[in-house]
Amino acid sequence: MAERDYRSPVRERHAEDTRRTIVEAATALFAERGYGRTSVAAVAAAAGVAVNTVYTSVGGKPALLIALVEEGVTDEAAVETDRLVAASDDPREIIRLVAEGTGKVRRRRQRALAVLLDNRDADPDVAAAADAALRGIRDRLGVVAARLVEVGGLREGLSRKKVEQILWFYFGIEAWRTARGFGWSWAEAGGWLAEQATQALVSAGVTPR
Amino acid sequence: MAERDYRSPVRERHAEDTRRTIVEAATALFAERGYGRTSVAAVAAAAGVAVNTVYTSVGGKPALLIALVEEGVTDEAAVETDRLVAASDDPREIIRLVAEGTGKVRRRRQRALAVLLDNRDADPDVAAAADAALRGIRDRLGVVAARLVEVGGLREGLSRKKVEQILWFYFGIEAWRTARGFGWSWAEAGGWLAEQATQALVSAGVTPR
Amino acid sequence: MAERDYRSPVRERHAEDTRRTIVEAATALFAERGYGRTSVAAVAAAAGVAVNTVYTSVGGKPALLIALVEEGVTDEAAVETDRLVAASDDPREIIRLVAEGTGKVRRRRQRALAVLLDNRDADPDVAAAADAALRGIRDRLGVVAARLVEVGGLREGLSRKKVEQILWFYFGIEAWRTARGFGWSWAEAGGWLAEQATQALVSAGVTPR
Amino acid sequence: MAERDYRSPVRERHAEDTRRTIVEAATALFAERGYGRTSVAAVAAAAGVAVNTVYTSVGGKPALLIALVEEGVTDEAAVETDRLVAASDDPREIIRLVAEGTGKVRRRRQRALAVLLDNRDADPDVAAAADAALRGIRDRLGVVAARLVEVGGLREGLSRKKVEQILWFYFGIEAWRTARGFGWSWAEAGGWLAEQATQALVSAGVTPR
DNA sequence: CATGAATGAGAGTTCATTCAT
DNA sequence: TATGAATGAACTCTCATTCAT
Repeated sequence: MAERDYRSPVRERHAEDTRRTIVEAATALFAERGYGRTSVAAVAAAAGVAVNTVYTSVGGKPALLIALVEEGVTDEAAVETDRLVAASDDPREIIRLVAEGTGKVRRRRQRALAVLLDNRDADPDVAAAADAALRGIRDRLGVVAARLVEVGGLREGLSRKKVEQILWFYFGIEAWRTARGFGWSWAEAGGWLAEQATQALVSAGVTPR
Repeated sequence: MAERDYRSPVRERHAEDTRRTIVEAATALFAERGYGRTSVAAVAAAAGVAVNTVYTSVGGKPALLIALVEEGVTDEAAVETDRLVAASDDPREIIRLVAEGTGKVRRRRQRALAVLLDNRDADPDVAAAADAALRGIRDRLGVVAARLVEVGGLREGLSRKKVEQILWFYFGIEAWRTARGFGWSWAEAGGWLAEQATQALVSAGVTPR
Repeated sequence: MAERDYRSPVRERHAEDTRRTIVEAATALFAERGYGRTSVAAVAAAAGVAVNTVYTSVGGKPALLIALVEEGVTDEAAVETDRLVAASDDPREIIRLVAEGTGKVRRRRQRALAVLLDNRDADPDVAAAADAALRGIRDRLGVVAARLVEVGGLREGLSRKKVEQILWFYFGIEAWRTARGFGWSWAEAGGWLAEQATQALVSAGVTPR
Repeated sequence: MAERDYRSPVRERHAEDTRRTIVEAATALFAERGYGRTSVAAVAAAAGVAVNTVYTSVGGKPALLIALVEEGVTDEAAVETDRLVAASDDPREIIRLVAEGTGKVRRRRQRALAVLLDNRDADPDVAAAADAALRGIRDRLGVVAARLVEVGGLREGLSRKKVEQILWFYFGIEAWRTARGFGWSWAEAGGWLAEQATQALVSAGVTPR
């Protein structure tokens, strides 16, 4: 498990490195065995540090889970997507951008997010962090939904709220997870999801291909 | 000591009640707090029995989780749906039947299934039970997929396997859970899912209503 | 729910023995090493039981400290003293009775009381128990003080409250502990304390010996 | 390496301040929460220094407790009292002087002493320090006792040792603590204690006021 | 069948303390 | 001198589980 050089790998590094190493080890173990069955001792061993270094440099067990989602909270891809969405007025294009953007983010953060969400009832603090993470994503999709309603060309009877729900259905955590679970590549999954979302949202006659 | 050959039906009935009470209490607690944070003592307390009665009448903690999904394994609604699907040769109709059938089953078993799946990495036995449950559902959808391919009228390039995946995407555990999470009624959710699945699977020109 | 009325007297007896053994072991260790430096493991070892039997049969560490003072809470000697005090109208006699009575009680409970008081700030629960124990003693002395004021013959200017304070000064926990600490026997200590208290409280001319 | 023979007075002054700040913080916390429940981290925080500064400038946890009683070991009031006692040959006067002298010392050191004594079994080093502190006081009272026997006028049958014990009973740590605990002022407490000690020690007929 | 008592294993966490700067 | 980082060692307590009744 702990791949250690015979030199103590950590002592020579900075505290920040230690912290990152620990959080990464925790992420891997949580994903592999689940939060409940991963002991702090196991995390420490995998990171090559003493058990209590986990406490001094990150915090308790819930802190590990929360730390793991807090890094990279400001995601460049997401910001870029927001910008492009705001600039476009073609619903199909917007949906494609969302597929691409959420895909990029998921590609890097899916594992951490999945771990966080799967263990939300392990601890109240974790639940709060998970809710915050979810709300962040939902809020972004809410903005996109508003934009879609604004640019028009949607099917009849779609309120902003329903548009947001449909976006969440196709580009939320579970949708990507399910699609990826089929063995589809990120590109395949993104393409298919965009196609489905387009059919669900966009009026048939508009901007035909 | 004389071995008594008859069984007391009263006692058995009582025992069966005890068992059911315990499993129900466990289901509720697992759903509420999660498997890991639910102690056997809590289950016993909620069921109003001694801790050990949980062991003698159901088994250990994994057994509780497994028991909770094993009751109602032969689901009449599912069997009925299978029969109707086999009898129909209209893809739209078949998809509608699937929506209806899976909806009925989920309506009664969603909570237990969710608990089982959400805690699959809490214990190897649980993982096995969860996989079995999932495979059961997937297999059923696989049969439907085969039937859909058989009756024809699908979009171009859809293999049996891909049809099965799409059915799973729209009628699997997560799809229903997400849709229901929006606050949609069972009927609303089923209707929307069927509509989306139809668009995803069925060739546009075929058997227009 | 199912409250069944059969109990196994044998088991209960055994359990009670276990509990008593544990509390006695705890008392000895707390007196010897102090509360903070006595681990639950040490108590269990001294009592010859598993560590967790301490938890199941008594409770946590604070519970040990509290249990140790709760047994023998109704003290026959104290009750008897109360009766005799109420029956006497000679202040010197009353003080002698108090010396005798508190001495008897201390003889049996001094160690437990000392442990409790010495560790009052180890835990809030302990503090509460200690306060309760102290208040019990103070209240008894308060009743005696009222009786003394009632029968008269005290020095000038002694309010009921001050009488109670003086009684506490001479017959409280610390007075006995200090006197015993000199190596005096219980009888010697009691005699001396009674003499001093008499001089402090009783008017010189009254009921000369 | 050259050993430098001079010391930087500025640095020393600063270091001494740091040390004093830490010891004062420790005294306050020990008095408030008790030794066992006060962590070195808490002391450091209260003193506004890093945890390790406690170690480098005072020492470990027991060292804190001992340091707290070592400052002010040579007490001017005590020395003065010793001088006056040696100069007087009236037992009543001597007792009054002792009351006054011990009162003065307690007024400044009661808290530190109480902390030390209350935590004597927290650590062997602490026990040693406490014993040393106690013995210092006892020894002083022993000298007074010898002087009282010397000047005469005591009750019959009082050995030097018993006189010392009685002085300790009335002017020891616990006596003052108990009296002060009644809410009495230092003057009230001292007056009452002196009166009691006089009655306990001095022959009735001698030097009537 | 159901139970109360007792247990073994292990978890998270805190603490006093040292190392290197 | 003062410090942040890191550690080893306990400790309390919870949990799932078995034994004897």
